[in-house]
Amino acid sequence: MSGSPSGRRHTRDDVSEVALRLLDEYGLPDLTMRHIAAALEVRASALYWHFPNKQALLAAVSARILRPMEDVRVEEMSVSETVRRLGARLRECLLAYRDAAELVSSSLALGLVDSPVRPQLMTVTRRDGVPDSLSRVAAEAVMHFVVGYTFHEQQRLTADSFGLLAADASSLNPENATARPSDGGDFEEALKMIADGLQVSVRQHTETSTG
Amino acid sequence: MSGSPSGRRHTRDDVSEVALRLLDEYGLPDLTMRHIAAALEVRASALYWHFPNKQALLAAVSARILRPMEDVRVEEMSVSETVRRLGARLRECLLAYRDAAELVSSSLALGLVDSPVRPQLMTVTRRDGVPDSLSRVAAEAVMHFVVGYTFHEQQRLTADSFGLLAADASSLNPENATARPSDGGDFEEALKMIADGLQVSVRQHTETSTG
DNA sequence: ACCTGAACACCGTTCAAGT
DNA sequence: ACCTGAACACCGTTCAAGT
Repeated sequence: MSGSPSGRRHTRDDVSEVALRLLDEYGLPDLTMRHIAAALEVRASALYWHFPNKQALLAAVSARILRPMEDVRVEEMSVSETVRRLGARLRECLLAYRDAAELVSSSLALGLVDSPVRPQLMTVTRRDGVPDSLSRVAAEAVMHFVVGYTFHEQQRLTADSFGLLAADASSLNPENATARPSDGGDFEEALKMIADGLQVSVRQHTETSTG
Repeated sequence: MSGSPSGRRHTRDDVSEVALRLLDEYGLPDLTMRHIAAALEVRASALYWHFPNKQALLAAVSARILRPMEDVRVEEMSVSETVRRLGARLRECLLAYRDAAELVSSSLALGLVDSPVRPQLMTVTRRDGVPDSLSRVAAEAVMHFVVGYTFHEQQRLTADSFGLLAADASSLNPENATARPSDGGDFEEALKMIADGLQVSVRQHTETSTG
């Protein structure tokens, strides 16, 4: 089936690409070194030539998931719009692959991947004269909120797909139909709150420096 | 040493209490069913009489970690103060035990523990006539930000305690001393942003309803 | 009601040795 | 440079059986 004879060698990029495919297909609990190796037609121990340990491999997968963040063109945006667009794009990146939010959450916490929000937000805030300290804080708030929110959301999605609450939850309490739309409206409302909060901080900062 | 003869039986509460002690002492990776059982002088299989699986046991430990949230008395606070106090208290709860933020993060995402922010925030927002939809969104923003931020923070703390970057990081780049104070000032600034954002949303809401 | 014993089907990681 | 083979020291979970 595959184009190359069985004796092929692999690169770090091959490994993380195949790992991402497996993540999406079988989920994080089944993303084991042995399974990744098997998909590459190799033994698990071979992976340790490319990566020092599993966490490093998973960090490479996380970086792959976050790659589309770089395509967001923020040059013409206001600060508030940038916050909302980067947050929305981050959520899209995480929803694009099964269990991606959980994986990225841990890579970020371990400090093995860079902030997917900070650099682009900073170009805009610097352009507008917003102090770096404020934009760094806002970038953290956006990142942690989006990753946590989407982690929870993604968990509910796969729980629903296993039919774990389809029947009784909606019959016992009809409110649930409206109580858990989770169509992204709440998400965008929260992003707007953080963006508005940043604006307030900026105003307060310029007031104290001027007056 | 212990007061009772060796034939003692256990309850769910005993189990989660001992598990929390082990978490704090040895960390999440070593919090295995076998280690918990050993600390209770019992076999791992015995734990499955008390809990259906490990995630359920960990959820009980998470609930224990979050218990001090109930002691926050919000009755006399403004909405903004409530957001900041609940956020700060949540961070304290998570920093009180090793790896607690990581553990609680996953229990929350799996939906196995209730929001540690929502109920108390809602009593205050309802008192002030803030619509439930806004306060629910704010509660989510606060919760996800605090858990994510503290997860990252706690990971750095234990990394530092293992001396993983003490030497070269500060010598190569002296800015790092100021770049990572992480003394909580950034944290409180971010909480204030979310609180301010909520205030803005409330004002916008009442304007549209009135005018 | 609460636990043991033993097994099942796995893990991540190391390392000498191969090509 | 890249991988195999084999081992080490573990996992979570199930279930018949004990008391």
